[in-house]
Amino acid sequence: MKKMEAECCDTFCIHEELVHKVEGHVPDEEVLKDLADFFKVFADTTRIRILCVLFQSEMCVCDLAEVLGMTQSAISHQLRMLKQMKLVKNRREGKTVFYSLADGHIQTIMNQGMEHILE
Amino acid sequence: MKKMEAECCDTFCIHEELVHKVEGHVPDEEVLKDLADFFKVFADTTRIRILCVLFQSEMCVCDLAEVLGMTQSAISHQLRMLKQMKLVKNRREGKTVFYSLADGHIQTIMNQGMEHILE
DNA sequence: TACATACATGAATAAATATTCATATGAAAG
DNA sequence: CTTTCATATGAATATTTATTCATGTATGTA
Repeated sequence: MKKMEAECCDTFCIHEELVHKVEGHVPDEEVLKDLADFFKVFADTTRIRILCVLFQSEMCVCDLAEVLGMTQSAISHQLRMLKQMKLVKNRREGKTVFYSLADGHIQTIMNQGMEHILE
Repeated sequence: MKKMEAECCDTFCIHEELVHKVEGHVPDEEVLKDLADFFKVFADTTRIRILCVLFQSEMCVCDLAEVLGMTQSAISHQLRMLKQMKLVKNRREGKTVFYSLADGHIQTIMNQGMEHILE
């Protein structure tokens, strides 16, 4: 069932005991996908900027577009993704839709990213 | 100097006080780029798998290729990126190059991602 | 009801990224 | 010094993803 390709080193240089040691310690494909998708959210400056703004205040789509100097459509597409990933929620007030953060430890994760890039 | 496009809502729906409130709270472009690049590392299942393996043990390129069922080249390219981002380091032992984690709080960040995706 | 407004969305385009393939490098062995 | 092996890397290709453009939907208002 597992893909067994690795015909890279024909006369194997494999360190058996190391390889054995790590087997079963890699999460299964579905979890890996979910993890990667989660971190993808933070892998784009537009989404990071949206989150930074929402740290300060809830805000409607048009305000975000104004603040970030981007089109309403671009912002809306990204907000959809952020919502699917459960990082933001929204409430409607008449014609306006206000977005806000859905999860407390978003800021924690961003802060740790900050720590790392500042050595 | 700032891009001022946002002609999205012609008769502005802008909430002045909210927009004013968040101004100056978005990190500047360079920091945003670095942050996004940092999280990009975790945004790919191959790199996550490499990191998961290295949590368990240092390992050479060929071992990693074997364990993950991928070509040596693909692994090597990803290791280069991981090294550029200072997430792994390596040491040479004869013909073999062993890779290992370079930073303690990598696991912390991964764990928080895990927490999130498990609701 | 008809219209305007704020937002959402599908499809097309543009840009970024992962993997492959061919080849290069660097260390050890003969 | 030549060969072999483990790894590195440039360029091409394949795939993913962000933004734009055109249009659709929902809500409030004349």
